[in-house]
Amino acid sequence: MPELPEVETLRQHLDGVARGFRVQKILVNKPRIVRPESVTAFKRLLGGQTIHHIDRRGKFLMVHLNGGSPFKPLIIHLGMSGRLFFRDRSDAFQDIPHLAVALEGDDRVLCYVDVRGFGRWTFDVSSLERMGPEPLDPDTFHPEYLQQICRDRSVKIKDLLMHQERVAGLGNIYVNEVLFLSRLHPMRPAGTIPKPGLVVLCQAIRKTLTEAVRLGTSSDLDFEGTGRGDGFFYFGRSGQADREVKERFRVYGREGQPCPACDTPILRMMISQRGTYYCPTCQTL
DNA sequence: CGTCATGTTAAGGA
DNA sequence: TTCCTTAACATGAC
Repeated sequence: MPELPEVETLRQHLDGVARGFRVQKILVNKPRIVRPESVTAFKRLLGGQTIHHIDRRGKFLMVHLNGGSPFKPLIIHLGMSGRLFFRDRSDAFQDIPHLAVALEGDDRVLCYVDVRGFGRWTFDVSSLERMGPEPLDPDTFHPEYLQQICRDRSVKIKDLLMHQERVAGLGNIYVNEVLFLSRLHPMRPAGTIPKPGLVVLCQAIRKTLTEAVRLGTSSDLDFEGTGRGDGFFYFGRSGQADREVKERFRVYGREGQPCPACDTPILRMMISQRGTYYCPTCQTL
């Protein structure tokens, strides 16, 4: 589910309902999620703490705590399939399929469901420390920064933009959208893009992410992935909700459909084992 | 049976 | 050392 817009939408939602939530009891059904910490060590760090507020960095949620021994925030990454939502404590939350972690409070339970188990709950900040700038922060993310990270690099521009140490928060869906708006071929070596192209790229990144956050925060969302909401958090392959979501994308998931700009059929190729969608007329090498 | 899926990262080569 | 590429992780849908 999660690229920067989805995580930011979830953050805004959770921040409004999670403040003051005190962790009374912790259930860890999938120990892999709290790696490399042991389950007992993880519980010792989190037990009894109260959620103060929730921040975001790239695709990571940072759950700031107080009242406990470590003042380090709990860092949550949703991986490919993580979902986070509250349930009433009287509900049978323990029967939820693929429930990986549950934090029981006084009357609510914060449930973390993760089918594939790529997500992570940790107090280790090492992956945050190397993270690139926030693309929506104009002070640190601007055409000159893009110029700096692209210079002398032969890596494909798509791979560079998805690398979290270069830009925080872009993933495989929005990077396709960004490159389409920028008229850049996904395989274009980063170092061959002239300055005007990087100015356009910077604008495209800001526009794509800002638009997606605005859509997310103004919609009735399905945080649990039950299909009852408008499906913004539920990118499956079929179903009404998924089609509604995919209609918002200009090229992602649109192989064979006409380019919104020139009607040429959208192509799909694999780059670094990820599906890549582009218009061969608008995005040339 | 095979392919694909919103992500990260360890390992290896140049 | 830096840069770049690839495979692996785990589960479900089609």
